[in-house]
Amino acid sequence: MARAARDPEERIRERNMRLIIKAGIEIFARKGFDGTRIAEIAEASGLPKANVYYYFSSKEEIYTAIVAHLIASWDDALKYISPEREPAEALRLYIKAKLDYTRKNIAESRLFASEIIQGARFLKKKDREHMRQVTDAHVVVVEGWIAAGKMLPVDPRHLFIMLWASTQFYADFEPVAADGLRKSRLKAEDYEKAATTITETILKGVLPNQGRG
Amino acid sequence: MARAARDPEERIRERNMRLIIKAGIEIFARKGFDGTRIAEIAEASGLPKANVYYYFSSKEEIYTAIVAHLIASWDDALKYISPEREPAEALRLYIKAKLDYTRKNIAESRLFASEIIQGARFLKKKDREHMRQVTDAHVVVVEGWIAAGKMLPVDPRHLFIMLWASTQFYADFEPVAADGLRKSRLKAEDYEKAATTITETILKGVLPNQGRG
DNA sequence: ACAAAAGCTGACCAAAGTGTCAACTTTCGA
DNA sequence: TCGAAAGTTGACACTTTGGTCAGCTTTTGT
Repeated sequence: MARAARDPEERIRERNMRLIIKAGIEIFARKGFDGTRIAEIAEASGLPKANVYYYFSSKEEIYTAIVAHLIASWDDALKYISPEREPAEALRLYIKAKLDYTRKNIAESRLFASEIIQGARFLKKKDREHMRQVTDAHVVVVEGWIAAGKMLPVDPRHLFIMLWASTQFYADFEPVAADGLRKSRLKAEDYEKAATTITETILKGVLPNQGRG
Repeated sequence: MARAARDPEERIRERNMRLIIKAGIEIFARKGFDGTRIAEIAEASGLPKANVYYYFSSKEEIYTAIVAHLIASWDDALKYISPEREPAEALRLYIKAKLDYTRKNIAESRLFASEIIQGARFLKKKDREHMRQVTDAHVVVVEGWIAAGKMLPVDPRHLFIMLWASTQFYADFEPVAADGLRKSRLKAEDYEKAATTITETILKGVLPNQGRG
């Protein structure tokens, strides 16, 4: 029984690979590369183990596919640091976007964190260079703002680390963040309060005219 | 040949347990609980595997011993937030102490990060409650400063998350931090520059009279 | 000096892990 | 409709892993 099947998203291959990747993200995020067993991914994706091996020839292949896909998906979220904008606006949007992305992609965030903590063994040179270049571009913009007197002379690279670290923390270390906020779990409102606290503190910290309270 | 052996630090048991713990910290930090193999710990500590089992009856026992020891070792490093101090001084010292501790105990930091990302499965209720109480005490101090007009009305809990996240990042995610700073590895001077950037930015962000540049 | 306590370890096991394969079923283009 | 291509899978082979154990050596108190 031939069926309509030209939409690439619904071809069997696409669907199953998506199932495997999705399950893989969750489990790699929690267990790390070495701690993850293929049988667990198979179970979580509802496929027999041998079927997983039909699509991916090894554990490493699943993992690197996920990591590569992850890096690519970040560029969208983080294009708010551009010279045309005013620093206040740009930073506000950046922090908001980063926290939003992080909250909606917790497993991906943790998988990346896990990969880094484990020594970035599978993060390809290409990916690292890409990340470095994106950072460099942002640094140039901030340096421009500083030269134009729109920002205090803060080290842009350390500033970006502060932003990255502060936003990432809520997802990667949720149990600690929740304990610190005396909540059992973090909700959207906690992320919003985080956004305003980070934004206000950083803006007062880097803008020449420290604004309202 | 009986030998003098009353110094507890040098009894065989103490020495070997220390070797095992030390090796365990490094390897658990890199591989996580599930990813770590006892044989690897044995090799790294220079002991046969069976000898490791002579001192610890299971992998979990090694791991929980390390985690518990870790939590305890933090209290020293972080006692700078006290009401007698001025906020500027207290925060400056806190950031410095945290970065120092983190730099000198990278593996421990990563082990803790790894444990949290993996769901805090072995972090005992007691330990979490202890951490919460330390945070609460700090929060009270900050609230006091705010009430006294010595600090702007910032949410203390989110502020502490910013501080914790920013300082922790340099050790836990060193490869990313180094890439961001365009260094191949982080050195003491990078940690110092981090301390000044974080301190200056945060202080301008939370003090009523924003001080010098 | 000597026996008891402490420490040591090669060899071993059962369970769990990764990856393979041959035979089967389903899908699909013409 | 039908043969080739794609997809499926139970069973299997091989390796690694956590953990045990019996018998050995070293340390230690007296």
